[in-house]
Parts: sequence; structure tokens; C-alpha cells
Amino acid sequence: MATSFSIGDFSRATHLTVKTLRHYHEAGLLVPASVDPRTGYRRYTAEQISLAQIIRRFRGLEMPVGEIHAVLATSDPAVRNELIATHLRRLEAELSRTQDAVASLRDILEQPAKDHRIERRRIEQAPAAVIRETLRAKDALAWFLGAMTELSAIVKAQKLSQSGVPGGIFANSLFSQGRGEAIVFIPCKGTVRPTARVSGGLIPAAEIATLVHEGSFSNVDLTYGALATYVARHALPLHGPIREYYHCGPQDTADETAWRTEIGWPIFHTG
Amino acid sequence: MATSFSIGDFSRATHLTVKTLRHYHEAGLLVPASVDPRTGYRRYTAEQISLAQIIRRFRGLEMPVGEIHAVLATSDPAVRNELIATHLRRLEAELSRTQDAVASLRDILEQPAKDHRIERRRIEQAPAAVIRETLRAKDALAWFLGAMTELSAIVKAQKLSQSGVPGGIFANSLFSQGRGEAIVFIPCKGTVRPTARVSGGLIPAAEIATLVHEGSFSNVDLTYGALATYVARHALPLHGPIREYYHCGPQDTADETAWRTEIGWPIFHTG
DNA sequence: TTGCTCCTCACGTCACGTGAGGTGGC
DNA sequence: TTGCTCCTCACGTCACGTGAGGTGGC
Repeated sequence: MATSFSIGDFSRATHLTVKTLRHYHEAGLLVPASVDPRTGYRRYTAEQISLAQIIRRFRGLEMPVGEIHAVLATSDPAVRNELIATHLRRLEAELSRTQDAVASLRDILEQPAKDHRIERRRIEQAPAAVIRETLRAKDALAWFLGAMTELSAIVKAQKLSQSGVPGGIFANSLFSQGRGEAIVFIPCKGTVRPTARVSGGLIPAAEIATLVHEGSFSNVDLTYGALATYVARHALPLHGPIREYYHCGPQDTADETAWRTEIGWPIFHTG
Repeated sequence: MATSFSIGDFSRATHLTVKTLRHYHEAGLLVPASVDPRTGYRRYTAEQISLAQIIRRFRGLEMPVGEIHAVLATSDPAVRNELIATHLRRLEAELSRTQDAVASLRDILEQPAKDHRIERRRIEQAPAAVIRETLRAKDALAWFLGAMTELSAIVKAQKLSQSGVPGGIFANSLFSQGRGEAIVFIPCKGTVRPTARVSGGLIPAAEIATLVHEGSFSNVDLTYGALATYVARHALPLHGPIREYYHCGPQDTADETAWRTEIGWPIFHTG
């Protein structure tokens, strides 16, 4: 072994496989100190070992290669620490999502199906303060929590008189394509002064079959399934985007078990 | 909507995207109740909703599609529960690995490099009780813990007289290819009666540069890096597989901070 | 000289997502 | 009739792993 390392020696020095080192070379993440122009043989230096160790640790935390690149390219320690902290928050969010999923699996395997009280009713057209955005289904929950909090704060700040239950309207493509338009609204009287995200709007009338979902959103698909079964049995064709009404939601309490969400499946007005 | 569901309606009923439903059809995981032979249109029934809900929950826990298939195909509840429990244990192992990785990243970012006491010495050939296997690098830690525990128990049970420090020998390909032969051994006198995994063997002599690693194995690459830097500086060519000697290890205590592992980098005998 | 190492394609993995281009159903 | 839905390829994503087939270095 000379004062520089062949890829095999560097592999043993860093516990990264040869294939991985070639991959990081190609990705520009860890470029060999030199490459023999005739043979293509890669050469690494001892100084590159600590860089490889850092990279290995970030990958151990499943930080994407592109982000590691960004972290290493940043000379400002504050920016760098923020990038790392952001990733650690993502890991924590992932963990809590997994914990929810475990609880949710246990629920479904152990608990009997509930008795569902499905109703049909007509919603009249109403003016409201609105936040509207096109987004990914998997970002929908985080988006909803932020949007509803902001909307609620704006309604209070502008001293608008709330005239109905806060709600949401979700494009069909959000479910079927995993991407689509979502709207949250709070019905209210008076003129909404537009802000960066909030504007005034008119929520259209609708005839809906509804079922109230109790608790956090991790099991909300069960309620959707029950409602879908009902409308299928009664041969009610779908008519427009799904609605939700948050009779008790994040705008009221942080206690998820207290949340009551009315799922509204729009149907043709048959009366 | 009729009493059966089009793929789009089923998508809204289950919160699975259309693309995902087609994928599960192709994979045989969730096959539509019927497919129109002329148009290829898929039809799902209300009864399939609860199956879809189960599948969605398992996927939320990142259980591979093939394993979900196996779980659903199993009629024996005991077998089924064991499959699920195995997956949950895997999730927990993953979590503790991530926690280690976070601590390890913190170590490397916050702690200064240590002072390394590298020595060179000659190991003489010695008889030993041995477990030997070809394995993946990523399974190496779990394999090592199990193998060393078993080996230690066998040496005691057979009342063999231990004549040296327990060790391991790891093929170069285990590092460079991520797959290769690993050996753990306990030097001892007397005849080893072979068991399913344990046999007698002769550990060859070697000249090694060594450095002691302190604590758990999550940071062992740092010690490898320091040792590699040393041998590179002194232009010592690698000669044979890496060795490790477990002066204090899992065979002695469960307290990882007490572990002392001597990493041995084999070099040519130059004396 | 003989293995062992290193090289570059090229393709596979996994669970879908992203279009393209065309057709069916209300 | 017009959108919207549904269909089937075919390819992309991500971080490598797995060969194939050939060459360099000690």
C-alpha cells in the first residue's frame, strides 16, 4: 500500500463497498483524489477517509445523496446545522408515523367494525374564508394542519363572524392520482381581506351522504370505506369532490381523540 | 355507482391510488373481483374494501408486498401473528439502528479525533474452536453476536481450556464486495467435538498492526480509518484478511461501553 | 506466471409515479 | 357530444447490487 489508497484499500479503511465508492464518484459526492488516465484506476488519500466517514453516517440516517452533497458544499455552519436538523426532524416525523401505523394496525385487527350512522343532507351555498392549493396526497395531513390553523387565526384577526362548521373540499384526483386540489374553508360573514394564502370565496351547495369519523386521521380510511359501501349499496352516483366538516378539529383542540370529522360524499340530488 | 366499484371509486373508498391498485393487481396482492374481457375495466366489490384497508396498513409499516401476500395467504392465526411479530421486531431493530446512527453522527461532529496507539506485533499460529460462514456485511453484526455467544457456550460446555483472546477473521471481500467469509474463534487447548456450527481449526500466524477500539461497534469504522492511515503512511502492504480480537466483548458483558476490540491489520513480516 | 484487483457497461431491485397515446362510459 | 375515466405500454426514481467480459498490477 502506498501513501494513497486503491479503491479496495479505501473500501476497507471506510467500510464502504467498492460499488458504493464508484457510485459516489459518479454522483460527484466523493471524487477520488486522482484517476489514472490510462487505466481508469481510482486513487484516494488518507484525508478523504474522514469525509467518507461523515458521508457514511449521513447515509446511515438515510439522508439522500443529493442532500449530503448540499450539506458538504455548505461552508456556513449555521446553514449546515439547519440542513441536518431538518433531516432529523424528518426522521422523527417518520417515527411517529410508524408508531401511528402500528396502533392503527392493532385497532383494525382487534376491534370489531363499528355501527355507522350515515345520514343524507343538503348543504346550502355559503360565503367563506378559503385556503386553496394543489398538493400531494401524502403531504395532505401536514398541509391541512397548517392551513386550518392559519385560516382560523385570520378569521379571528379580521373579526369575521363565523357562520358554519369549518370544512375542506378535496378533488377526486387527490385520491385516485395522489395529487390534486385541496381547499379548507371557514364559512363566515363579512368581507375577507385577502392575505398571502387566504381569500374570500363561495362554497357551492351540495347534497351529501355523511358519516362522522371519531379521533385522529390515521384511521380515516375506515370511515371512507363504510361510507363508500353505503353509497354503493344504494347506487348513488358520485357527484363532485369529497367534503369534510371539522366539527371538532385541530382548530379547537390538540387532543386528537376529541376530533370529530364529518365525511361528506357528494351525491346527486334525488329529492 | 353500481353495487360494485370502478377502480376510481374503489380508490376513493380505500385511499389507494389507481396506479397502486393496478400495481397490486399485477402483483396478485389485490385482484379485482372481475375484469371486463372486452375493455379491461376492473371491478371491485364492497367486501374487498376491508382487505384493501389491511394491505394499506401493512404497507404503512413498510412490509414488502410479497410478505403481505404471505400473511394474507396464511389461514393459521398463529403463523400469521408470528409473521407480523417478526416484521414488528424488524421495525424495532431498524429504529435502534437509527438511534445509534444519530448518536454516532453526533460523536463524529462534536468530538475531536482521539490519540491512537498503534502497535505492531506477531501472532503465532494457534488451535481454536471456530465458527465460519459466508455472509452479507450488513448482517455481520447480528451474526457475530450470535456466533460468539454460541462459541463461548460450547467452549464452556466442552470444558476446553481457553488459551488466548477470542477473535475474528474477515475476508477482504466482506468489506469491498459487502459479502464474504467471516470466522469467529476462541483459541483453546484440547480436542473440539464438532457441533452443527462449531468445529476445531488452526488460526494461522500473522504480523499485524493493531489499534484498540473502545465501545460499541457503531463507530468501529473510525478505528479502521485511523489504522488504515497509519499503514498507508508507513507503506505497509496488506497481507491477508483483517482480524479482530475481543479483549472485552459480548462474550464478557452486555455493557457495550466496556467493550475493547483490537483491530488487526495484517502486514508483511518485515523483521 | 497466476490469481487477484480493477475497469466499464448493462441490467436488476422495489413499489410505485409519470407521462404517452388511445379508448370507453355517462 | 364533451369531458372524464379507464386502459396498456414504457420508462423514471433511488441507491446501490449483480453479473459479464475484459484488463492491469504485483
